[in-house]
Amino acid sequence: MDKVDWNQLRAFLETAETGSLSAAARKLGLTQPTLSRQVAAIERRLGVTLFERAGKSMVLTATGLDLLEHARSMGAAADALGMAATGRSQAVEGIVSVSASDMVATHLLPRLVRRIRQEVPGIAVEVIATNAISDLQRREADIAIRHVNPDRPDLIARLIRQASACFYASKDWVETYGHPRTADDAGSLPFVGADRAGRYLAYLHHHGLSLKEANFSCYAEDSVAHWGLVCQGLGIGAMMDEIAHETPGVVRVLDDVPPVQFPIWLVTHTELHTSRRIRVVFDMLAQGLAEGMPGNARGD
Amino acid sequence: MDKVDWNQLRAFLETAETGSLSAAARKLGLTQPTLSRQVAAIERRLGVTLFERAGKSMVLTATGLDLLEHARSMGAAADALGMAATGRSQAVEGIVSVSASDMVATHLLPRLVRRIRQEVPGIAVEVIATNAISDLQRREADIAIRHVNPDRPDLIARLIRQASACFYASKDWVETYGHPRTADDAGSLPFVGADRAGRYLAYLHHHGLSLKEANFSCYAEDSVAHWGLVCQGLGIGAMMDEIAHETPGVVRVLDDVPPVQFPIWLVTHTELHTSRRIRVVFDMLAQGLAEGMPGNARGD
DNA sequence: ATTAACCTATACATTTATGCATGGATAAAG
DNA sequence: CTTTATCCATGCATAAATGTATAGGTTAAT
Repeated sequence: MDKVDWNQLRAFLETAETGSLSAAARKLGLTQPTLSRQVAAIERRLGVTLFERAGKSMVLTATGLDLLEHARSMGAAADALGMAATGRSQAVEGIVSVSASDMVATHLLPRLVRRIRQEVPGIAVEVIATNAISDLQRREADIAIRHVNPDRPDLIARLIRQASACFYASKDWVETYGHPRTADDAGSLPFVGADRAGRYLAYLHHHGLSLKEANFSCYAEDSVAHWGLVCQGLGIGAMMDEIAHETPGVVRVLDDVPPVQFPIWLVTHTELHTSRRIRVVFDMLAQGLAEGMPGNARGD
Repeated sequence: MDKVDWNQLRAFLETAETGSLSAAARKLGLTQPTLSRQVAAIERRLGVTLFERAGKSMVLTATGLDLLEHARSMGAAADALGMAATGRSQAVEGIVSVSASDMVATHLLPRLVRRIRQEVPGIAVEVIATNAISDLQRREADIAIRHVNPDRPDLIARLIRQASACFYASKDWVETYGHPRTADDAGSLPFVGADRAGRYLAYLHHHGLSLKEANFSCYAEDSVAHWGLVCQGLGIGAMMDEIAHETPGVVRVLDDVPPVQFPIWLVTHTELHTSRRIRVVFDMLAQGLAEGMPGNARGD
């Protein structure tokens, strides 16, 4: 009795988790026909029907759901193995992936990545710009830059410094609407929104700004686009101070609203911290982020 | 960052557990060069050294030992998945592997296998003759015939009946040495041994026979060979009664020594018992083993 | 209806991995 | 010391996997 093909099991796992062969193929770096054949093969091999081909997407059968549990267990073990292996790797060459908010990734990281490349040419840094919090347990990134303390025992988190953010608008905007200084001034002025679900609005309320949806002249979930709209004079927007200072044509408004303080954390997995190359990048990022932007006096 | 190949992880696991590429290749149904390349590939991929090529066999490094733990976890999950899949399979065709002592496999099983083939042609029975107790958890067999109660919660064990064994010798032997009837008579007579470690000797002591190593005229670990030596007149040997009755040219000796009673258990995994084809074989084996040998009045 | 955007399954060419044969090296047995 | 039996690594021909291109089907929106 020959054993099952473990790659086919992985194909089943990804297909079940993503819900489609195409998505699984993208995630595994393979093609959809390959996944189609691998899943068909594992079904023939095991003599069970894992998915119901309902035309649209493939839906798990009861048997598939039962087996998925075990496949997930395999996947978790494989992830842990990969993590431990990377941690053991003492080579100072290879890829290190860094996850950060798109704001940080766009404005802060490039300079640091350039410095890393200069000092350690063997290391290639992969920048993952996402506002979603990457799951370091599942190895979606090697290192993450976050603004909340993850506080999990299997993660190493280092507090770099506190950063501050204020409200800004373009010079054009100020010429048109004047220069509001207090929270009360803001009630009837246009802002640039971040999401239409009201999360950003709640965030502004929390900082003393009594706004309504009507205040938003436009929306941009992506913070780079968001900042671009602010620069184009479409409304007031919040921005990290050191980035705003680097941007020509914007001025601080709502000066009486106290700056928002938020921490910068550098996070990695305990396993990965034993890896030479990841430790190198971790330390260089820590140093570089602590410095703040060039031209900015001090960050903390 | 593309993921690691799960088949290569399996190659690493088997190589580490068996201790050599060749043994792993045999177990996986592959060849040694393939395993050699797969292990080399996973080492390159992970950037670590898993084995120290010490010329003879490959010995795990500290890193390898660390990663082996995770690989074992994957293997356990894969086994559980395979088990659950077989249990879910409702097809009455496929392979069912049955593990039994070589004695049972040689003398009792063939007739039953023949009957199964006649009644359910879609099922192929794989007979695994081993005196080692197969690990049903690790799926070394689907069904095992044992003579001890495994008594584990995840195994299903059905007591078929009690069987008995007595001491026998060939007619030639009796003509030469006479017909011993009591345990005391046996003290100076030749026996056929089973192992040179003294286990079989201790077993005989336990049943009242005060023998020494000098009593053994020859040894055979394999019980079929053992029985063959007895039939050739080389000494006294114990044998299951119903098999002895089928063997021409042997007679019971040491008649005053009470027969050894031992149970026949049929064991399978709870997961597998939900499989149609395994249940079919299980039930037919249970029925067939309960009947005893044809020509033998009753077994229990 | 009809279009567009998904998805999956199959045919064919190509890349990739596997098996076979061989050589070298080591350890145990004669 | 020689022999024998294993075991691992590598070259080469073959078999097996994968990718590309394509057809067919379903859903949702125009």
